Amino acid sequence: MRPTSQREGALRIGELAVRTGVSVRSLRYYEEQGLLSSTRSAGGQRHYAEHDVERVAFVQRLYAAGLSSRTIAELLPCVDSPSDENSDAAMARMAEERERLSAHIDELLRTRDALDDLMATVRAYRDAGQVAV
Amino acid sequence: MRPTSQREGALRIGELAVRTGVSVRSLRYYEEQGLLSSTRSAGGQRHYAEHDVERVAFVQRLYAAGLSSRTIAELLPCVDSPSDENSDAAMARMAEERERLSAHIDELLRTRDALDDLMATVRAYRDAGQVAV
DNA sequence: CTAAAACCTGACATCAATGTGAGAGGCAAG
DNA sequence: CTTGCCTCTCACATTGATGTCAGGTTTTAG
Repeated sequence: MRPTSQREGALRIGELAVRTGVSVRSLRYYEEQGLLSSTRSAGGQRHYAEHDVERVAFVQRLYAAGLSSRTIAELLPCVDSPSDENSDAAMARMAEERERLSAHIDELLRTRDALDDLMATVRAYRDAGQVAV
Repeated sequence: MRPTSQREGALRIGELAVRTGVSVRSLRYYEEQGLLSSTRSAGGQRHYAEHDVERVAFVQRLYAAGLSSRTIAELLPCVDSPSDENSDAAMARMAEERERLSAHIDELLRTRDALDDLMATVRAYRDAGQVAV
């Protein structure tokens, strides 16, 4: 079934939302933030291309990594045209974010270890019976 | 002897804030959320013990790992008294959060890889000269 | 004793992504 | 043309941790 009579591969916002698991509201927000672009129908409705599914997934990934819209917006031009002159600034930014991300990962690993220790302690108490302290 | 002064090792909220790098406002918030307790002076001012420095650090660590106040509040009793009967529920909660945390770490690792790929791509373009695509 | 510094409570502000709802218009099918 | 669904813009609400301010009290230093 092709619900569209549009050009090949053109997606309406609702379809893109379903395909990416991101709300329609958020897709519009991404556009407002310059993270996603669309063409418009004569009537003003947004049309997306197939590859935007991938782009939205990437944006979501960066969001999940704690990057802000602003930061993501700085990196994306680099994804679109890696040879662009903007890439110097974007590279610096990316290196910076990579560092931040690594540090965060390390912190999370330490936290997981702390949780493991805590769970081990609780298990030890429990398995030893509720006797002596 | 100063009969009216604080007990040995008692910290005022400002001191605890400095020692932990957490704002006074946040320390009060932690107390409101049941993550931190204090004794009060006759005049109503909060006093903390040395070990609260450690506790605040732990709470911060969990916050940084994305746990909510509510979740942290469920885990802490377990830290305080590991043999408590609450520990069954807390253990389940902890296991759950550990899983969530692991999944998140994996996601972040994949994101870091994606950033690395992106940076490599940009470098490749750059090092190859600005040849037309 | 006095004044400064720290603290108290309570309330409102902030940020960022997203939810939600109103009112209006686009678009395909019968 | 009409109907029903999808979409449009605008605008306000939400959440959670924290900032900030106001007006008053406590503690400490001099």
